Order: sequence, then C-alpha cells, then structure tokens
Amino acid sequence: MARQTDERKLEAIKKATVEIVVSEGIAGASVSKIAEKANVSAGYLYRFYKGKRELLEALFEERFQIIHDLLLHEIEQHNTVKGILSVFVETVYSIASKEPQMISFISKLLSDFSFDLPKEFKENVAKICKKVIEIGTKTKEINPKINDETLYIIIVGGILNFINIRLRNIFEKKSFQQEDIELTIELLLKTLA
Amino acid sequence: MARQTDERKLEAIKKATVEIVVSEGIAGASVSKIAEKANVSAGYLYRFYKGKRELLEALFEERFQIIHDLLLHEIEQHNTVKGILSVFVETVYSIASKEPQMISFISKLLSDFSFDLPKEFKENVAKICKKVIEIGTKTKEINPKINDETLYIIIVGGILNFINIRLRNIFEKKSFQQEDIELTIELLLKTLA
Amino acid sequence: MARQTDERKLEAIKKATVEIVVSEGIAGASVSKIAEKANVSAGYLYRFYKGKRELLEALFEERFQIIHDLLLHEIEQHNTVKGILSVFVETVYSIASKEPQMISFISKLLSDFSFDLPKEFKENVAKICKKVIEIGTKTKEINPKINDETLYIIIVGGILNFINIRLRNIFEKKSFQQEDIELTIELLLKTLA
Amino acid sequence: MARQTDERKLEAIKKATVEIVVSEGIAGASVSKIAEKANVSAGYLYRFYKGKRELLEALFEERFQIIHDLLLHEIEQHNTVKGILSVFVETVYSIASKEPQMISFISKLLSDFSFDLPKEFKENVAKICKKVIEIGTKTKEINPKINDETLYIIIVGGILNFINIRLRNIFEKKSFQQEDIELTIELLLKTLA
DNA sequence: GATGAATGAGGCTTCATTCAT
DNA sequence: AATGAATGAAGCCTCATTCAT
Repeated sequence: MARQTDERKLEAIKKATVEIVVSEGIAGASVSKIAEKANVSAGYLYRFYKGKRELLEALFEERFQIIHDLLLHEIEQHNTVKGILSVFVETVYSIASKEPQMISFISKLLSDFSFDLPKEFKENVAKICKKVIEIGTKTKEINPKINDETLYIIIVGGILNFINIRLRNIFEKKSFQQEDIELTIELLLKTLA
Repeated sequence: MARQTDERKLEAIKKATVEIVVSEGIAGASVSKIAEKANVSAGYLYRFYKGKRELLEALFEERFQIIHDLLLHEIEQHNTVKGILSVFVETVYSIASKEPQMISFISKLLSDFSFDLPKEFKENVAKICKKVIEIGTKTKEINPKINDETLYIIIVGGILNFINIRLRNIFEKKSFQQEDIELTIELLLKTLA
Repeated sequence: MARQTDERKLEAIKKATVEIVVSEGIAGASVSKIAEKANVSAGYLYRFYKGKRELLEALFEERFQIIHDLLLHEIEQHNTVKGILSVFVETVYSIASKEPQMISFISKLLSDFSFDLPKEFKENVAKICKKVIEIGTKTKEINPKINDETLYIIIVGGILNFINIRLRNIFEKKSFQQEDIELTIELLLKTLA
Repeated sequence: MARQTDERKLEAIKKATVEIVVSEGIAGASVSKIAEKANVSAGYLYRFYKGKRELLEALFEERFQIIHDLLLHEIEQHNTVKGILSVFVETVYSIASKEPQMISFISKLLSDFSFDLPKEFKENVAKICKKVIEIGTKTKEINPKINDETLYIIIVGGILNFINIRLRNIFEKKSFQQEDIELTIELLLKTLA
C-alpha cells in the first residue's frame, strides 16, 4: 500500500544524533541539524520520538546498554576477572575505533545530570558489579576494599574516561593501538588487585 | 569602592553560573537564570564577558586551572609521587565536599566538546605531567610504561570521574568519607606502580 | 458496491469531523484525528475534499441547510407562525437531543468569521424570513416592527444560542426537557408578537 | 534606569488579538500575526502571558467581565428590570458601535468549548441573574417560568447573538441605530414578561 | 483504489543580546 | 553605571498535504 517505513531512516537519525551531539555538544544538537545530517525532514523525527529529549534519552540508554551487555556477556563466558576484562576492554576499544563518537556520546550524556537514568538501568548496573565482585573475590583478583560502586567507577568509568580524554585532543591525535588495550587491561587489573 | 562592588558582583555571577550549570545542565543555564541568582541584571553580565559562551569558557578554564595549580603546588613541595598525590587527592576531595558543584561543573564542560581548550592550557597540562613522571621515575613509584598522557588520565580523569559518577546517583547518595580519600590514593599509587 | 462503500466512508468522515470539532474545537480538529475516528486513512479524505477548510465549510453548509430546510418545510405545511414554530422548535430540539454535537458544530462554525457564507445561502435565509413575515403579518402574530433580519435573529439565533449556552455548562448540566420546548415556543411567539 | 514597560504596548497586543481573532477566527489567530499587528516583536507577548492560550483566556474573561460589570452596576442603580435593561442594552450597543470587534470576540470564544470558564466567573453570572430575577419578581416584570439560566440566555446571549449575527453580514451592512436599541429593549422586556 | 510515510511550511516559544533610559 | 524592556533569530514541534506504493 503506502511506502514502508525505511528502517534505514531511523538508523540515519540515530547516527546523526550521535555525531551532532559529539561534535556540537548537547546544547548545540538541534533537531534541525540532526534532521539535516540524517537527510530526513525536521518533523520526521517525531514519528519515532515524542521530542528531542526522548530521542537523546532513548539513544543514550540504547547505546550504554551495549556496553553493559558486553560486560554481562563476558561475565558468563569467563570465570576470572582478567578473562572478563580482557575481552571487554578489547571490545570497547574496537567499538571506539569504529565509532569513536559512541563512547564520547555516552560520556557526554552521562555527565549531563538532566538525564536521569531509569531505575531498572541502575539496578542492572548494580547486578553486573556484584557478579564481577563475586568472581574476583573467589579468584582473589579483587581487593576486598573495593565495593560495587568503586568497581563500576574503575571499569566502566575508567574506560570511558580514557577514551573521552583522548578524544579531547589534549595531546596530539593518534588512533588507538594494541598497546593501549594491553596497558588498560593491565592497569585495571592492578588497580583492582 | 566601585571596584570592590564590581568584584563582588562578578564573583556572584561566577558562583551562580556554576550552580545553574550543575543543577540545570549546560543547555538549561540561561543568562537570565544566572543573573537572577546572582542578583544582577541580565545586561550587567556583558560588562565582563562578550557573551554566554565566553562566560562559560572563561569560568571553566579558571576553575580547571585551580585543580592544576594544586597539582603544581604539590609538585614543588614534595619529592615523592605519594606525597604529591596524597595532598592533591585530599585537597580535591575537600573542595568537592565544600563545593560539590565545582567538580561537577568542570566535568560537564570537559565532556562538552564544543569548548575547545586553548593551546597554552594544553601545554600547561603536559608540563605538569612531565614533572610528575620525572619524580616518579626517580623514586620508582611510576611504571615506565606510563607516559604523560596516561598519567593525566589516571590522576585527573580518575578523580573527576570518581566524584562525577558518585554525584550521578547510580548508587545511593552519601557524602565523601575519609576512607574514600585513602582508598583513592592507594588505588592511584597502585595503578601507577 | 464500491460506491456504497465510498458513501459509508464519507458519512463516517462527516460524523467524525462534527464530533472532533465539537470536542476539541476548530483549532483542535486535525485531519489525522478525524481520519482516525472515521477509520479511514488521512489521505483518503482528500478524495472528497480539496482540503481541511473545504471539508469544514461544506459540512457546515450542509448541516446548517438541514435547519433551514426544516423551517422551509414547516412554512409550506402551516399557515400560522405558531404552527410553523411549534414543529420547528420541536424538531430542532429533537435533533439536539439525538445529536447535540450538530447544533454545537453549527454554532462554532457560525461564530467563526473565517468562513464566509456563500451568497446563495444568504439569499436562501432572506427568502425564508420573508415568507414567515408574510404569514405572520396576515395572522397578526408578528409585530410590524420586526423585519426579516430581526426575525432571523430571534428564531434561528435564539434557538442556537439557547442550546449552545446550555452546552457551555455555565449552569449545571441537564438534558433537554419537554418544558424547555414549550417555554421556547411560548417565548418566541411572545417576542414576535 | 531601563526603559519603562510601555503600557500602550500591552494595550496594542490586546487590541490586535481581538482584531485578529475577529477577522481570522480563533484558529487563524497566530501569535506572529498578533505581534505584527500590535507592532511588537513576536516574543514580547510572553512577557505578559505564558502562552497564546493564556492570552486568549485572560482577554476573554477581561472583556466579558466588562459586560457583567455593566449589568451589575445597573442592577444597583435601578429597581425595575426595564430600568436595568434600558441602560444595559444602550451601553452594550454603544460599546459595539465603538468596538464592534469586542462583542464578536466574546461570542467567538464563548462558542469555543475549549475555553472553559473559571468557576468564580460562573458563580458571578449566577449571582447577577438571581438579583435580576428578584427585582423582576417584585415588579412583576418577569414571568415566574423564567429561571436564572433562561434569563441569562435571553439577556446576555440575546444581545451578543443579535450583534454577532448582524456582523456576520448575512444581511446588508448598516451601523447600529437608535431604533435597534429601542427594539431590543422592547423585545427583551416582552420576552421576559 | 487506499494507505500512511514523508515532507516542510508555519506555528509556538525561548532566550542571548542590545540599548534607551 | 546598571537596568530590564524589547528584539528577533533560532529552536521545538504540529499537521495539512502529497505521493510512492
């Protein structure tokens, strides 16, 4: 009958949103800029989201969830913290290499207090942390002083922070190297020990 | 006399700006809200800054500089990394306790790519890092694999990140404790070792 | 067959339009709401009308015409103003009871100056009035001071006004009673006398 | 210090709003049209009203209140319904002559159900009606069959309706004459009797 | 024929900035 | 000097209308 919703259009909107937020900041990410970059009309976006805020929130949760799903997946595959972290860090770096904007996007929204995380999201995070602590306690890879909050800060926050500051170009630009990954894993493990 | 009044009003503007940015986000920080909180007129603000963007940029640099000055000061007073970090972390936590907004303000603006850091600022940062590495190499407190960029990430990024995530309320609220400080110092030293 | 389906759908569109205009106001009556309520697609509506405005105008004239046709019909059946008015008022009230929206719809659009009535419609109105005056003059039921305009105001305007104000809920809600009808007829006759 | 709010600007906005609503209908009264006609900037209007809806509602109540205040004033000055109505009708006609838009504006908004009258406004109306009925009962000018609602419909509704339909240009244009006033008073009194 | 995806003009509203006072 | 009235550009959003399917 009528034209089918082009799934690629929604993807284009999401991609454009991430790019604009990263390059222009949350305040600078206007609906019209996003629509223009996504090659759709300004009003089209409202088919999928009630408003700009909902777009950002939904996208933030969706993207952040990817990180958490990675962690959760590794937790089930490995029984050492080292094993979990190795694959996790590698994967996050690999995402950051392919889509450096994604990490930056997450960091920006995470810094912006006006986006309050939904409760179930917070509970999800707490669950992941507890599991890693459990494993780390068994294998003695994690210092008993480290609680779930600290663990979360060290792992997720640390990686986001690392990539984000790198992207901030305080130092000269260079792409992520294998040595970055190895160093990050080593440092994380050492910090947790 | 007139000068003193000006200074007092300028301080009020700065304070209000930090508070509004923290509570309402960068996008929510309007000139009129800031002016109202600072008890000055909206137009008065333009005596000191060309516009809202300049206000935020200048304030960000000024506040961030405080953190860097602290580090620089400690570097000159101590000749071990542990000594430097101990006083540094303590001081940052003490600032965060008295003015939790300040750290949050810095984090928010640091995340927002739309503010490009001035060159001299970047050079300043690099200088600090080189000095700490120098000391750490002498005292063998710092692993030779850690370069100046990594050091910066671990120290400044780590602390901001810690405080910021805490403020994000992913976990339950609680004020900063002496044990937080000690743990942070311990973890930082271990990470660098 | 196809024709019948078309007719049924057109009726559904008209019914939905009246209902939405009454419940949401002219400004709130969007094509998509109307189409949804009528169980047709938004685009389908354009098979019958050039646009939203034409739909409203055509529907208004059609519905208002019903009122006028009633009057015209009564004029031909009776030779006293009392006879005409009695059946007329009764019928309008009966319409208003079964479809309170219709009267309200007419009132709303009649109030809205942006719909200019077509010339032939105005002439039609004038013709009806002249006929009633003619009869009333013969039977001495109508005061000679009352011209055709005044008559129109008293009869049509009065009834619409009565029903409309009632629906406006300035006073407590109650459905139309037989006593309302009788009182209205009595008052109208007395006013004209 | 700063420029004083020009009270005339607010008046210009109100005047423009009435004019635009009358000439373009409620749906056609856009903020930009109003601002342009009032010779102020589009955003200026929001100094006085939270939004377009508030502007219309406030203006409607304010203008309608004038009508009610007139009635209330006459009630206190006279002790016959004829006395009250004579001055009342004269004044409303005089308003309608000077500002024909005002009556039309009130009628339009009164027809638009989406503007719900505030409770105190309704109570005010009820009070006025009760008083007139009281007087009319004493002087036997008002038929006992007429309750407060009917009275309201006849007096206020009747006058608004008369003027409004006249403005609708169903018949040829002509300004209001003294004979219109006298006829209206006569008809109203007869209707109530 | 009938749909509803997609558009984009135009509406509402905010707010950084200017400038008369 | 200091204000805050006033502007208008730009943002968000709605929705009448078109047209590929």
